[in-house]
Amino acid sequence: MEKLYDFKEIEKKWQESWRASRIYEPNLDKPRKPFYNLMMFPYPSAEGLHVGNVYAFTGSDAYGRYQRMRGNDVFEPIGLDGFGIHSENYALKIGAHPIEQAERTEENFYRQLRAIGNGFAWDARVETYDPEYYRWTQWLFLQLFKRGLAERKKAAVNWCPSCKTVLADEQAEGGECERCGTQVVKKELEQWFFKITDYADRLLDGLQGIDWSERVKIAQRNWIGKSEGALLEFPTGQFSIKVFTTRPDTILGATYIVLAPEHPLIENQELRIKNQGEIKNYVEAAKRKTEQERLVEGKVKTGVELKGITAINPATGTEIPIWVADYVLAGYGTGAIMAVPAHDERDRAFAETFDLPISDAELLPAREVLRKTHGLRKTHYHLRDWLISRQRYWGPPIPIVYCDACGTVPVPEKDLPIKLPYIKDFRPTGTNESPLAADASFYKTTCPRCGHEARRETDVSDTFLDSAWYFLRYPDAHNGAEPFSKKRMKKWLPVNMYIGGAEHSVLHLLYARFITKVLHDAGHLRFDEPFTKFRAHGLIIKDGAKMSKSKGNVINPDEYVALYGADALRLYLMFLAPLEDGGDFRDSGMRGMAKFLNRVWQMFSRDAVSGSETEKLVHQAVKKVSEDIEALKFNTAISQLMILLNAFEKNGSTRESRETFLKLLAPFAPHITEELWHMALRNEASIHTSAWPIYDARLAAGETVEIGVQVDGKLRATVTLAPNAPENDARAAALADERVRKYVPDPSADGRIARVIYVPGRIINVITKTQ
RNA sequence: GCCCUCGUGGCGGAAUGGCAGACGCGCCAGCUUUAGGAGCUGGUCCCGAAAGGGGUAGAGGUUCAAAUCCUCUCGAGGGCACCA
Repeated sequence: MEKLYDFKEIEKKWQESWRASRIYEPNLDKPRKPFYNLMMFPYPSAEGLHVGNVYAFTGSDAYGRYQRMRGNDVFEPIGLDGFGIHSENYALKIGAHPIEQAERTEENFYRQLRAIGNGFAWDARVETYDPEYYRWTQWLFLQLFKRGLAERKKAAVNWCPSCKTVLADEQAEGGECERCGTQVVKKELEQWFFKITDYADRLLDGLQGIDWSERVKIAQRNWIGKSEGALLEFPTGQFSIKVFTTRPDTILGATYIVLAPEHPLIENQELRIKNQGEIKNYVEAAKRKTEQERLVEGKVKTGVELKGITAINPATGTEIPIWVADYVLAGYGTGAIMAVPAHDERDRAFAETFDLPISDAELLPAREVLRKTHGLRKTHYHLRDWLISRQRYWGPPIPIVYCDACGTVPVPEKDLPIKLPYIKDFRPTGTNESPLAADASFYKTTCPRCGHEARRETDVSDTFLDSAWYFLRYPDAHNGAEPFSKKRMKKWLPVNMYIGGAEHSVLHLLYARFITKVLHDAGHLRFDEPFTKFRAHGLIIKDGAKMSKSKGNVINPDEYVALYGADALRLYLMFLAPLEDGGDFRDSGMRGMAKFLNRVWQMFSRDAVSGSETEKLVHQAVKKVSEDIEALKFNTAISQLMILLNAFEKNGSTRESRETFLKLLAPFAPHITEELWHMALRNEASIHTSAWPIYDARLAAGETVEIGVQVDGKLRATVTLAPNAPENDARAAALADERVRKYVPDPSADGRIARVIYVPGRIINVITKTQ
């Protein structure tokens, strides 16, 4: 055997061998024990992967490799989410056309993904920009349309002035564009929406039955934002104003009404509002403000009273004034509130600013209020409908045709895909229209219904629609077969383990759950939660800061693969911390891992011994590594392997223990373990399809264990005992120790020892009476 | 403002009621004809010569026993946010 571990040669050799022997391609039709191990596919918004991607993929792969060795048919597909604004923005930045850009990056991303040695099922890969993929994204739109879940409506929507497109609520994080961080502005536009709000309750309830990171569940619950309350009517002369409140019981303290600036009643000419000019000025000023400006102004309340009209508090019969103020939002509830300054901080601040009465009235039971005022119980959600139109080029055209005679007509399914044409000037226009609106050969068409001249929808759909169903595509992706085949869906879905970034808590993960539920209701799927188990991996940071191109601290994995090998990089990343924690990348640690792997290599050039000094340790390692991988605590699994290697170097190792060691290391370092498995241990089949070792609990526990001896809670000595030694033996051993004797000189003396607490295998604590 | 995490050596972290600091990085000393960012051995929480004592952001509490559970304070990170 070679003296030095030549990772370059070995890693290349095995990557090619695995591909040729197809050991990572499960039989999709007849799996014995299917296990769908999914990771979020990368979105190319740069030339290639950064080390954070490699971190997530390696973690997922180590878990998948473990499951495979446990006898599961592991399906670990990969693809690229290269359709959409993220890739298009990158193309714009470097002055390339998205189509050429996609071709070039595809090659590089796949090269890098191969280089890290993951057990990917390459045959099943998908790219979201492939017409054979997005024909089904368009098909999905049609299914929602058919079920009344896709509708075109006018609404105040988020517009990113830099990306020149509208955005969904989820993508305008804190008033900033999710892609570029620019302040979004509100625009009143007619757009396509998916009615995700129809599913609010089911999206909430479904969280109870799935095994997800708790913080992701909480983020989804907060985002859906269910509030239960009541709809109450406050009559004015001619009309009545509906308000939503979660505190109907405070109605006696409602001393005025506030309308949002966008409230339709304000523009109603039949109301005799005396100060119309003043109101108009206020409303227009409020509408001009961005979300950010409204936020920054924060607690300073502004508003104007509607002079000449009043409302009646239906519980007290009192006449109360009506105000318009921008602290009330048009998009929530009814866009109108009953203000209760005695119970609500914001109402109090407003009342104090404008000297309005603050009535500290009694509470009435909600039931009584509803009866008395004829109010209705009502539930409101923070969740808004999913705005899916994008005024961009690089995405699936929305499959709709507008006909003067027939109106809005869906494209027949047989005509899909509506291919995205190559157009030279793909740049966003900023005119509320996609660049496709300038391409007559694209938008001019005939009506599928009446055959007359018609016009295509020129907006494309949100990139998050592409990724909302890709995991459903993988099992049927081979050779462009139709998706959602009953047979394969039943075998492989829902996904057994999904690992991905926490930043998708309310984006991708919410959309994917929604789309799954819709497909379930349409009879295409038997399940309605897509991911049985989800874990969010942590972030890899550099020098305490998130990696970003602007900071110039993005780590390209290529140089580390070249310098130390994929196995060393994998081990280093997995050793940093538990997968869910992430870690700070430092290259000094990489050398340590290369050293560790070299020591593993060297061990096999020494002769195996026949004794088994390390038997207990081997069994302990099997137990610990198995449990730690299940819990995604790869760092402690690897440390256990280091402990074992240290012991092997000190005491020698048997052939059997070396075999076990390699198997335990295989999920983390697939190449070197495969090489040694074949070359040193002379095995024929792959280590990655070998059986995961089992441990003997009795041997792992060992014949003796060292436990601490405390006197009055202070550690004074240690004694070696059988793990299950009876208390009398433990007590005798402890009291025989001379260091213990120092504190308990004559244990037989009457009453010197008040109590002994003994926890077998853990501790013995001698409590003296003087305590 | 509300909700959720989390504070342990020089660093990443381990221990989640039972011997604090596993494992690794870094550092220190030594070995090896070693001028390389190589390899090997030993050491490495603080005070102390030792015996011993102290120590997990801070203060209190529960317990035979607390990094771990409870209360408050301080600090960091994340989610939501004029959401009625």
